[in-house]
Amino acid sequence: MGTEAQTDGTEDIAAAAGGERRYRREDVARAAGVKVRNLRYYQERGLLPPPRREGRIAWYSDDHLTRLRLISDLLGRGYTVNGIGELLAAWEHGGGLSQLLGLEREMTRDWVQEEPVTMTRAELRELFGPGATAEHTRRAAELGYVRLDGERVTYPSRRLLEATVALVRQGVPLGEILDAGDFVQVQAAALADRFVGLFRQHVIGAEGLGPLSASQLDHVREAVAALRPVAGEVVATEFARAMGRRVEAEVAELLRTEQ
DNA sequence: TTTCTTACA
DNA sequence: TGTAAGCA
Repeated sequence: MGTEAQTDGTEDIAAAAGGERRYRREDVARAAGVKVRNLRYYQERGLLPPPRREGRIAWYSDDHLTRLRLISDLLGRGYTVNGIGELLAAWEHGGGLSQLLGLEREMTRDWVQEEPVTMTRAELRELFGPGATAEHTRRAAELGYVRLDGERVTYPSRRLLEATVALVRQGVPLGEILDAGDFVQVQAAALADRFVGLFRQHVIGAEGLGPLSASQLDHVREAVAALRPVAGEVVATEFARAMGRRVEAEVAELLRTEQ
């Protein structure tokens, strides 16, 4: 009972002095809505950096708290502990602000610094064969996959061009490839919305959207930069997994019907 | 005694 | 993920 009258463990004095808030093991866990036991588990799995030690007590910071919240949120969304570990590693990798900005430039750059390929419409027809029509070209331009300039056609991305040609040679109709591209663009926009929503909720959320101080603004800017590689990693990972599952199912189906 | 870890179920 | 027992 006497223990009840003691401190709640957070160091408000330190916080008021501009220092970082410190939490005891039990306090971070409660604040983040996870069990103390799992706190340790996340640490073991490398999801959570170790706390600062002071004798036998472990001190956790606000960074630990935010990360814990992220972990438990992601877990709630069905991500595995391993998956989250990879995401966090990716996040960490984008760590320093300069590196983040580097990554940001990388991701913002159209088609990731690829050499454009220019050809005439005639060459284009030859490349894609009889399946390619002017309508296809028009749609591709609409989707931003090519730029049209009179008789000349420019692909900003050689890789994308080669991938498309390969698909066409495999027998996939050009029109459907363009449909897929369209679909991907729409889905990508939805994904981006989703991530920005997450971000707004968890990074900006608590403080609301009042006027931000310079340091808060820095925090937000940094978090936005950090979001990019993480979001990219999530999407890439999930896409790879989904493709793996689909292909596996497809192969299984083929094997089954051939028996 | 409390706080945390180890180890096992 | 719970928990009993050991440790500092």
